[in-house]
Amino acid sequence: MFDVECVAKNFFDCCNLPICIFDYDFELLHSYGYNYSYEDMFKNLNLINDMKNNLINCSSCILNFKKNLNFLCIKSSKTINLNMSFLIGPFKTGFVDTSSPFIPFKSPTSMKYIEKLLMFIISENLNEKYGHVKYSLYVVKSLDYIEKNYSENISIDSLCKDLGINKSYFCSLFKKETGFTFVNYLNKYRVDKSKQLLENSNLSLMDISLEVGFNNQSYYSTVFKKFSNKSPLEFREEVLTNHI
DNA sequence: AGCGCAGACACTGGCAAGAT
DNA sequence: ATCTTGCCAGTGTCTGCGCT
Repeated sequence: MFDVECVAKNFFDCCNLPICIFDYDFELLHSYGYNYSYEDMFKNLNLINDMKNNLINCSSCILNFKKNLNFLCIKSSKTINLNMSFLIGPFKTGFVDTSSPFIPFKSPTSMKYIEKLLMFIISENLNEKYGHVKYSLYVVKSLDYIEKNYSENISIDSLCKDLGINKSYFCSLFKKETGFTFVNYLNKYRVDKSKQLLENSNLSLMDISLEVGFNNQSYYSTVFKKFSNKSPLEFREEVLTNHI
């Protein structure tokens, strides 16, 4: 067991915001900086709507407490007209990523509340980032995943595992909403990134292809030509010519 | 309507060889 | 040394159906 009050005080000292810690059954374990309980308030769905209306002031992150023992931290400066943050946990997580926390809660009810809250925050934040088009949560999360990991090996299998949905369903959903297949979108993203490197660096095509996530330069050239109607080298030469 | 699954097939991506 | 092209095994996508 660990000292909940000690955790609350440490976080309070760090961010100077009042803190509520809830357990996995959504019971208030401790409040620091408050004189009364937020237990009932947090269970009220209106809180989600409050967060929705003040989303721009809301952020979330995973705070590591001990090895594999984490809290979900939701900070807001306007929610219910107070500066405050929530700590929900503890829970175990395999990797530090707010978009895919693995939360082995015992209570299905608390699980749903947290998922709903998390999904809403992530979805709304990312939809804002990707324009006014309203993509589904899965597509939004995959777009964010591409943006963060385009330079790494990305497989649909592992992405779908993280998202918790069927691979076939994800592919059709992605195509329906974006007009691109997942791999096409990813490749186009990588090609666009590589154009910046072709323009602004002297890196070889091999280095650039590895830099943007292609595993080999030959396939990079093929994909580049598909989207640009010219080889990477032709693109670079054209840019250099235009700059003279 | 939203989601999951199986199977067919189109496409990707690694590799090797050739071209510059 | 660097880049392009062709081949083909493995992977991704699509379709159709069923379940909730």
